[in-house]
Amino acid sequence: MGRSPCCEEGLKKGPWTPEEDQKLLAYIDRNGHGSWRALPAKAGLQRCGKSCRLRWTNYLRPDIKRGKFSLQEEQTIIQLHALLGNRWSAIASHLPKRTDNEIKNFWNTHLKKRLAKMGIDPITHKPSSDAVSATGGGGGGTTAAAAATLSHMAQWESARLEAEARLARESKMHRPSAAAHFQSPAAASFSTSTPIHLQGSSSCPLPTPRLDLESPTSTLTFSEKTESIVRRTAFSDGLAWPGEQLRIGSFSGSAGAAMGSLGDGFVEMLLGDFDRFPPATAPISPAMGERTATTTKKARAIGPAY
DNA sequence: AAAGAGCCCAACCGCCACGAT
DNA sequence: TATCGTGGCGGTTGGGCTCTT
Repeated sequence: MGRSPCCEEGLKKGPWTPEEDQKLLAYIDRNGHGSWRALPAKAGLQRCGKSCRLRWTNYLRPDIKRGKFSLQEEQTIIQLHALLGNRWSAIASHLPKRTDNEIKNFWNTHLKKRLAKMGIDPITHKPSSDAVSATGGGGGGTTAAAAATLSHMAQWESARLEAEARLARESKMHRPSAAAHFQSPAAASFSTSTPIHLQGSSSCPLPTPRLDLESPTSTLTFSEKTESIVRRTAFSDGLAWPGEQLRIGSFSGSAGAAMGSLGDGFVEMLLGDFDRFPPATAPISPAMGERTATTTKKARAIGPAY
């Protein structure tokens, strides 16, 4: 019943030699990587395909930035970890040129310890001593509010990832590149301090999101009618919570407004017209453009992180 | 200088999702 | 519908390096 081993017996394991790296690089440079399973033999490597893929994605790929993480990167990782938990690939998709493995290592060896030292639980991102004192006096209220905000953001982000996956699926039928444009303004807010203003079109495709609309890049704000439709759709689709204030319009890129931006951005995405996020009106970090459909694959399977 | 402890990170492992058949 | 092959993900390991005693 057991699984067949992914690698044949007798294949080399352990650290890669410069010669092996060279072979792999040269092969991919010439032929690209079609089937990883078949690649080792063609490239003349005594490795399994999985090992080759790992070596390429985590080390040899030309678009990898190595070296120390910047302060901004550190902050981004912490913020995204608070949102997403240990979803390293999702976190990596927001950090240009960093691999999930690198981020995971950095978190485990540096950030986790640093947060713990600061008295912050690296799992919940709440102060360790504040676990049961949310209603206590002093600064407890502020902390509890921050924790609630974080939890709320996590729910939004999880829902967003789910919708992203769904839309990515649909986009395959209509416009294959659409998923690449599907970006969260909230996530963008982590990497930019520029205010972001969403703009809506009055010709919203409802109730089902459609990706094949050729609507003009309108600068109209949401009309009341549009807003009511959006609210209805969001709630009926289970993507907003009963009683939740659903703000529609604009938001700033500050961290404090991130929750609102998630809501706004998400609802905007429900409408499914990605072309209404031109760079000029919704600045998006370079990393955001690198989100892949596969990133969303796992996200769909994972429920809310909190 | 030597030994042990701790740290770092590349690589491995097992599982899962998805597409093809 | 079931099965298989493949790629991707997160958790974990272990060898080498650095620091401390």
